[in-house]
Amino acid sequence: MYTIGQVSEMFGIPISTLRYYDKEGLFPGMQRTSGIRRFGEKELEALRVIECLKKSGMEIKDIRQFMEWCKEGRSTYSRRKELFLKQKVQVEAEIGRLNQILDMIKYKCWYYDQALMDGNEERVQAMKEEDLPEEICEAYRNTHRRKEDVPSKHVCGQEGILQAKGI
Amino acid sequence: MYTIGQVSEMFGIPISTLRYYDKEGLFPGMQRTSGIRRFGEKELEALRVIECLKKSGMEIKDIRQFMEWCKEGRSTYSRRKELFLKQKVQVEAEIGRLNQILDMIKYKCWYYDQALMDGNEERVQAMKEEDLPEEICEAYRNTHRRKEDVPSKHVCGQEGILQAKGI
DNA sequence: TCTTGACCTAAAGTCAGGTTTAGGTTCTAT
DNA sequence: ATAGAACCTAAACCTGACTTTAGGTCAAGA
Repeated sequence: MYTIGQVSEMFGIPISTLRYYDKEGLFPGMQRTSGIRRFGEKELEALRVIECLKKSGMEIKDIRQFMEWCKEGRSTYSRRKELFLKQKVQVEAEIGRLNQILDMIKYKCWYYDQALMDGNEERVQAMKEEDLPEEICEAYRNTHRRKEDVPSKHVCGQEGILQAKGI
Repeated sequence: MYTIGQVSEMFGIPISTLRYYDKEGLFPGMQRTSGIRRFGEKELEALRVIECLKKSGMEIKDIRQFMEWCKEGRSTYSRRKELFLKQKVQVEAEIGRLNQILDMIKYKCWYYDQALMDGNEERVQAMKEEDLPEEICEAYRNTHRRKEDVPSKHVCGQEGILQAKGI
């Protein structure tokens, strides 16, 4: 059994946050001795799960729901599993989005490399999409096409598609 | 040139948010005709960058700084590139963290699969770390070890390391 | 001309997720 | 037994990122 201060140390979470979680019902049934919270293995695992679900994008009130299911016992196993499956999809989608973000960042890094080499943005701005290096072109396409756009027609005949000056 | 309503449609961003971004200085030098905002290619690209930097974890005030650098011209190319390089590191780290989250989720899915099969958590709770299936064991280790823990000693002699009941 | 829809501003409101404050209690070592 | 560290609560406060509200302007079609 640990005190709130020990748990705060172990997890690197402020004491105030642990008390806040408790107040929000994230440790249902936590024991106390003369008013002082006692964190056992159950609460430590709950905390790991809280951190996991929080980072997976879940809100506190939904985490509380989960903790309540845990208290209810066997009858909620499948609901709990469904919840984790749902979060799995969410996190995988988020990773996908972050990889797109990475594409934009790679394009921008390349863009400023070019601008630094040239001393200005003129050449790189005037480049057509098909003249971009393979990898950069792919990253560019991934981040500069609206959903409704058709693969190439819309940009084909243009003189320079990187028209936005100075960004 | 587009109106705020058209841009809102194109990007799926509420009008109020676009006005808020403008008020926060995220479109420095945007044109207006008799008070009405005119979004050009520059602003559209700015908006793509805003979405990118926001999702990469950057705050509005830092995005404004970037936009100001853009206005300053050539002298800030290297600062702008450094910024994207920094965000690249951040996003890669975030993807790493999400993959750990995914490990925890995989472990929990497996855990509830077992509980559902057995009708209770007893067997799965009593399992030692080394008895977990390869893949699950790896996921478990990734999410249940504090930084200061030594690889195995601390858990070796224990009777059941999955002691937390009902989570 | 008049109405209607799309635009404008400033200021207040909202929300999640904490953090801080003020005042009090409990544990531990001397 | 007493000081100081670590704990407790309730309630107010904070932050970032919007959103809503209230009141007004502008442009195009009937």
